[in-house]
Amino acid sequence: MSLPVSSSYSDTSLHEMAVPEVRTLAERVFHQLQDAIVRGELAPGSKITEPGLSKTYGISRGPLREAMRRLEAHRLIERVPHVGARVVKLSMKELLELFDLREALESMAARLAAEHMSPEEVQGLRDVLALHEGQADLKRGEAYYQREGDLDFHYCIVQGSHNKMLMNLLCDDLYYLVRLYRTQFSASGTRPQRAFVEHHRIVDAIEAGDAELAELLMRRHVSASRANVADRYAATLEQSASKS
Amino acid sequence: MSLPVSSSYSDTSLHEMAVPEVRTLAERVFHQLQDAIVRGELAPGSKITEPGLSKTYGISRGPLREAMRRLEAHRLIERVPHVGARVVKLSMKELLELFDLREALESMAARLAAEHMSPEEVQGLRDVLALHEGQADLKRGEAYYQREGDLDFHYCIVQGSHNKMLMNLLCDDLYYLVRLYRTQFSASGTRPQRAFVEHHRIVDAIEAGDAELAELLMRRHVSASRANVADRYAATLEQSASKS
DNA sequence: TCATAGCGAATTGTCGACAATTAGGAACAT
DNA sequence: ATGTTCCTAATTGTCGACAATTCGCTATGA
Repeated sequence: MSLPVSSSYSDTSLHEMAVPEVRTLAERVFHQLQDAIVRGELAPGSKITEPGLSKTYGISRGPLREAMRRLEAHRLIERVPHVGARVVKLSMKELLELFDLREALESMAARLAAEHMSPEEVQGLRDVLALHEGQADLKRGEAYYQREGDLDFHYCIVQGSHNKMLMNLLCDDLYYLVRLYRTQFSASGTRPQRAFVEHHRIVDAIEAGDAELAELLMRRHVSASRANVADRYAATLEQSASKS
Repeated sequence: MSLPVSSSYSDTSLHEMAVPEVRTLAERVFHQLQDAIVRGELAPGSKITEPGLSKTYGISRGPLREAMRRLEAHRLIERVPHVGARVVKLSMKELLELFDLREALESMAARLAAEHMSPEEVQGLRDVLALHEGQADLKRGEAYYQREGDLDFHYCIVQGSHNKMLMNLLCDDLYYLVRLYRTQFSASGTRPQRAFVEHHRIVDAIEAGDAELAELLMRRHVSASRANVADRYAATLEQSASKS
């Protein structure tokens, strides 16, 4: 049962923007594996072997190992010398730590965005917001789209910070980890609606060039998102406890 | 002229703590290259070729390429497919961006450290401070040691945050980049003395469990360090301008 | 029955060789 | 003299084979 080797980059979301031109096998497999992990096709914690992947992707182990090294550096897989590799599996503690990082970095991004974004970029941001609200109206309750849309929004703001280092850190490293767990503990209840409101407030602050306010609102926004995840996790624990 | 292959990890600073057990060639070469780059033996911007390194380190290109992939992921080298790799060379803009990242992340680390550090850890922090003050007394003016000591201090605080994600980010990724440029624009004038005072104030806040103050002081501390670098750079520009 | 030692299959680590691509220079035409 | 084209050498990308290590199973013994 070999996975299709042909490039299948037709993600349902639009934030697979500018698929980096893939000029080498190792690079292509890297992106394929990254996608497979983020989509959950390779379950967190599952072991992956080199001969196995080598066969499924139809390449030799050389480029594959390089792709895996890159995945390891991006913390999507974990390796133990002479033993093997498995897809990373974040504990709830680590997932919440990840949100803390986002809070620090994205609030900074919002501040910088308020200082540096051009009117055209702000307009683009509003377009993204409108687009995802439309989607949310159509598919109310489908948290999946909401989360992808949420990430699109955050993605745009980070880009708007015009800080290359920050963009690398958040977009290339952390966001893939976030996407890994977006389905498991995604927003629910009244959270999506609130998130939309918060998004608009943030854009307002950015458009007004109010860096301090943008920073504060983004910090709250991420913090609230974190709290939502924590709550849902606590609810899960409670449920499993009452069952036993 | 081949570099010594035997493990030469006798850094003058003590923050090469717990040299990770190297069980594979690729891993060893990765650390060797990382050290060579950070120490400046491989100059920023210089091109590095696979056959060249393969010869100097006495290994085949397989493990070498994996080591280079890891260096690329850690942003210590930059690669262009089918062309080659060169040691990263940060522009001043990027270096200042790096300081902005540190400001956001390390102020967060200080806050968490104030909340989570044990009395023993705080004592260890004070020991590090005392040690480097003694060194600074002996070698007054030698900014090199001061900077390494400064990083030791920051390293300890990040560890004290007990946030694994944050530790990975700062210690495994960003600090190597910081060390790359520690000599070029290191602190000077009255800055080292001020830095010492700031360090003590930060530890005081951490010991008192005053998270808010620790965060604020660390933010100022990194910000002042950034300003110092910017000033020195501006001075450099001015000097070269007056010459011509 | 349980613990242990050892064996074997599978996986990872390393290597050298070959193919593909690029950079630079030489030759030629204008 | 200048620009273009082609060719060669060097470097990077890929592959298959071999060596080293690990893990699970089996047989043996108490």
